[in-house]
Amino acid sequence: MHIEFRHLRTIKAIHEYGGLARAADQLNITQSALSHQIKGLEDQAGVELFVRRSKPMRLSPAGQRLLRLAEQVLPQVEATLSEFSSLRDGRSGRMHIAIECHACFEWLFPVLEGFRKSWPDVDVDIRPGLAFDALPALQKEDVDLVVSSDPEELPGVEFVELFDYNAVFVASASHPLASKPYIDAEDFRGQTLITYPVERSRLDVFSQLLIPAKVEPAAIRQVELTAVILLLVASNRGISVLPDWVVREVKYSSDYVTRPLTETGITRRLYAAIRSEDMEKPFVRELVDLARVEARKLQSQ
Amino acid sequence: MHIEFRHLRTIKAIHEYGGLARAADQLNITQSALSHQIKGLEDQAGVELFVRRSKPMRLSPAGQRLLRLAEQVLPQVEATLSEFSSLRDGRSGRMHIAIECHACFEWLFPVLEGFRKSWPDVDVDIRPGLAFDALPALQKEDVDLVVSSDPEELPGVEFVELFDYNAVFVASASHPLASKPYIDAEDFRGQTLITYPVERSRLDVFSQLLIPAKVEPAAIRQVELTAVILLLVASNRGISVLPDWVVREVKYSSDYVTRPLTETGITRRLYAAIRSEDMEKPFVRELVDLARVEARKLQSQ
DNA sequence: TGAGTGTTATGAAATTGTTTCACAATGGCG
DNA sequence: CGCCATTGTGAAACAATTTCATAACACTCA
Repeated sequence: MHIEFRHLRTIKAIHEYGGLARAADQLNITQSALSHQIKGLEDQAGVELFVRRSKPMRLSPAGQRLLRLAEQVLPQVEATLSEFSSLRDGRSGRMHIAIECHACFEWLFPVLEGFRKSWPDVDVDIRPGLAFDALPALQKEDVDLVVSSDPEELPGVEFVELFDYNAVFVASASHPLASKPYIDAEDFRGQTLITYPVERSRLDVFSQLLIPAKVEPAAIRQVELTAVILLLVASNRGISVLPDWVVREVKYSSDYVTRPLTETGITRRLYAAIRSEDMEKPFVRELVDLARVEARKLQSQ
Repeated sequence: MHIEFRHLRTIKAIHEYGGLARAADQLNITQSALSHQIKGLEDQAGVELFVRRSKPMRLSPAGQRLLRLAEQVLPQVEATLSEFSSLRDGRSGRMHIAIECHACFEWLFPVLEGFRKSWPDVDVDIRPGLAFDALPALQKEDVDLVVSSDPEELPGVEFVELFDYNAVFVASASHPLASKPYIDAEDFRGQTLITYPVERSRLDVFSQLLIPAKVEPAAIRQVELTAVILLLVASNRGISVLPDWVVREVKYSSDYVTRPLTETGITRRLYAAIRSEDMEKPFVRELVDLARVEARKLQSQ
């Protein structure tokens, strides 16, 4: 036999209610059961837990030590169990997010700030570095939400529409292309294109414009941070294509020009990929709602 | 079913050894048993503890919470168990001491100081206030040792001889009785006697001298602290009778005189009353030995 | 894609552990 | 001493855990 929580509860009750008989009542068990239980425990621990010289039996020093253990440990168990119950009823949970699109930090951060206020018990995190294998990670429950603009048919995964955005051309105000009303694929020839450091197929400029038109820019420079991209563009070290919610920030600055790509513009749609089972969780729905609101805010600035 | 330590050990092993099968080996149990165990636990907790999408199954968020509990709680249990084993093999234990004789603090404190060094895991305490019912308290295991000078025949209790001492008369050097070579009962007539605040039968002066001689002092003043008794005696507010180990301290001071009681002196013996079952415990024997050594030291000063 | 391997799940039977029942033993108290 | 309240004990009943045998599943590699 091993020491078990049952024993701790018993010790505690015997101490609390002063005696086996009363403790037995409290625990909805017979006095005999407790007697056997304690005997077993004393055999296994090899120490006397109770002083039996006096009649309502009392804790021995060893018994008091065990009581101390009980009083340390039982509340910890209670705490865990109550976290489970808040997990069950959807008040707490995990919301680890993978973002495929590099610029999504811009709107995601404010969304998460708001989210944390409404759902303080949900463990929120952004997991960068998963950009590549995000959807498998979603299926394996390594993450709980993937922000993506390429929906796929996957079993157990649903793509919820978040919002539409435009891929927008950005250049320095003094750039030759600044005079054109809109930008075509051919305009990229001979230019230095600044992009996020991800593979071409994940970049809107390439997948939507340059690859179909078979145009190759003169050079590509990969930069991690949006702010740095804009800096380089302003100082005429290259041109770039960014989502409109990023571009709004610089639209009214006289340093930059922004132009639509092609005469009609290139519009894309962003999705939240979520495991079907998570779809009904209230905090998941709220995160999606918050994202939409935030996007609208950014785009109407 | 309830959550039990077994489950915590299981969770921990599965996490540690990466998978049910390996954990089962470690715990000397079949993989099937663990599978059943976890199922039961998940049913009862109402949450999924593991992610089964991938093959060696991994902890879900709830499972990680449970693992955290396991890692908090299991070491606490270990600690308790190891205290039990040191209790079993006699390295630790409890040594709560009741002293009937009020002046015994004087030699007991240094004894306990030494004792703590040799037996750091023994819980030592002096319980004053039990002076009256000390022996019943010993039988009920409320205390573990009683210092007493009145041995009785009690079942399960043994009286171990500690050392002999003399009850010694103390007065101010300027006191009229200071001129006598020894003090008799009759000398107390008309005097103010300063004693500890306990009943007469527990005071050597009364039980050994004044009661048999049917002598009543003019007044009795009860004082708690030995140092205060000596102070009062020095300033001629009364006379007192104290054990020799206390008196040695003032013997060579010109403020006091000390004299034997009666021509032959009154010698008494101090005992340690101990429950028979505790007699063989090594730290009990050592405490008795230390007490004897300390007494010898005090008396040969 | 399918065979092979390693892993987890499941149901029934066996085993082990716990509780109950009935009553014995013991201590406390008048 | 005798009564009442309390704890202890052994056998039987009951409940749980574990095992066994085998199915189902997921990953790997050809």
